[in-house]
Amino acid sequence: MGTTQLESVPEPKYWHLKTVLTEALDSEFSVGEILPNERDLAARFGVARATLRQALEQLELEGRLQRRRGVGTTVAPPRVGVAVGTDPHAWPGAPGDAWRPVDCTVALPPGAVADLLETGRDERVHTVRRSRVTHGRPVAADLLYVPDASVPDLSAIDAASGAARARAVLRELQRLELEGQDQAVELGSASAEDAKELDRLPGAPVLVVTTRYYAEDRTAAVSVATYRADTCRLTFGDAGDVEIHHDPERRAS
Amino acid sequence: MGTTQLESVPEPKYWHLKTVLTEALDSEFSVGEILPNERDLAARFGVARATLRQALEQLELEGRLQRRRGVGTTVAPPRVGVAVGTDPHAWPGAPGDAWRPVDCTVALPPGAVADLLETGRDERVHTVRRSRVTHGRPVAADLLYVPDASVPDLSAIDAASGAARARAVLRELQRLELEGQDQAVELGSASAEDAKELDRLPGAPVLVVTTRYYAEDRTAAVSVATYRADTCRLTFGDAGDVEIHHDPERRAS
DNA sequence: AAGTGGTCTAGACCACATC
DNA sequence: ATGTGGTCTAGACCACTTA
Repeated sequence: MGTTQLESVPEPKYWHLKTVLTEALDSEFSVGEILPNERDLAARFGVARATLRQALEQLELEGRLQRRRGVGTTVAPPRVGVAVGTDPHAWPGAPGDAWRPVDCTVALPPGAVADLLETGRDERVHTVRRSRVTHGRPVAADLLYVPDASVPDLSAIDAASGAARARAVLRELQRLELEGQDQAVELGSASAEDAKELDRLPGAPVLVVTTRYYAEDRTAAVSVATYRADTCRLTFGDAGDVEIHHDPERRAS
Repeated sequence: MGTTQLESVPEPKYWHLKTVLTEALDSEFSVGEILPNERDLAARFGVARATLRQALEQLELEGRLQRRRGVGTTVAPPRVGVAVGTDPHAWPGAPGDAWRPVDCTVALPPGAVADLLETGRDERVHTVRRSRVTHGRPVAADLLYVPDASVPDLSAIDAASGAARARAVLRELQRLELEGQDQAVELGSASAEDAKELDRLPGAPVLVVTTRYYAEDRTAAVSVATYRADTCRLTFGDAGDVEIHHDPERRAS
């Protein structure tokens, strides 16, 4: 027979498709270039559109593609390095931090946050919404939870509203002496609210960074920041802006 | 008319399904319990199986469910906190680290790694495979890339093979004075090789932690560790084992 | 209005684990 | 042999952007 190799472990079509597309992206496309639409691509590869989409979804997850409804699929730029754990001795809102306060409300935090703060599950806390922009693009949305016990002077806060109120909470928080912080990173999916802020669809993959701020021997504040997983590489330490390239010239010897 | 509210922004079915299932998981199911199979669930909710699966996929991504082919879908335990950035002054393989050396080969590293090491793209390096296990479950697979320039005594390495050779490379590496390290976290998908190690299917979402080790004023080694994104919460700082709970008792007042 | 990606359906078959 | 989740198909319609 003419078959040279029996496919003992048949690779799924979408997996093979992904490999082929990855190689094509490395060699034949440049950043920002638009791909043919899904129907054409599927036809070209001789697969159903759903199968093609399975491959595209993975490539988008890996940050190689960007898809926008009504527009098309483009080759994504390399992920941007976003510094996350730079200074363990600075409060949020300290001079030079990357966040822009948006507004502030008093609301019931998620149960998991209430547990970290050791407030009761029915205790409302100051909730500061912040937004982070890099290279002109929104990369993260953040909610900072601050219990009453962590803001010495309430009157300065209640006098303001909107972004001014958010800044007031941060200012009051900075009066405490920060004793330390720790962080955790996990995978999540964007809530409808975060999605809007990040210019993505709800459910889009995000990296959730939870930071606990310690002061006065307790957890004085908790921040939950959601970063776009498709476009961000979170950096810890001092290598913030090192670029990681996809092999533009893979020529194995 | 009897309609109380015009659905001005019709929520996708799978999104609503996910919400319903999340609430059910919080209130009616306990960890390890098996759900009805996908065909039954789809019928019960009156949707196509593909739509039901879209909801299940998201819940698995969020670490709420675990699905195994041939077995079924079970309620996942809370993610385990895995310490990642504990000691910035310790080499890999130092006493007490969480990794088990598996084997070691000499191979051409990925182009991105070669760039970090500042070796040529056609230069082969020692490649140590390691594996990390927590609570009896594999949580991460790792490749440590070490150029010849970072191992003073090659003869001690070439004499061994397998895990012994891996340990020899780590031992030689520890003779250098570590000047610092930095890390980056990003989302990826498991290669076929990693998938096997992690007991997942290829393409499964993983958190990729890239660590650069500095010594002698250069990058002396690079580690690329892939953690199961569904089961792991990466912790930085000293809050390793704090548990995060899903609200088991959400009773809003 | 036309073209894009996003959602959804109702099937089919396959790979795998278990009995 | 049976039952599970994983892959795949060939359609349909919807939401959104752009012209």
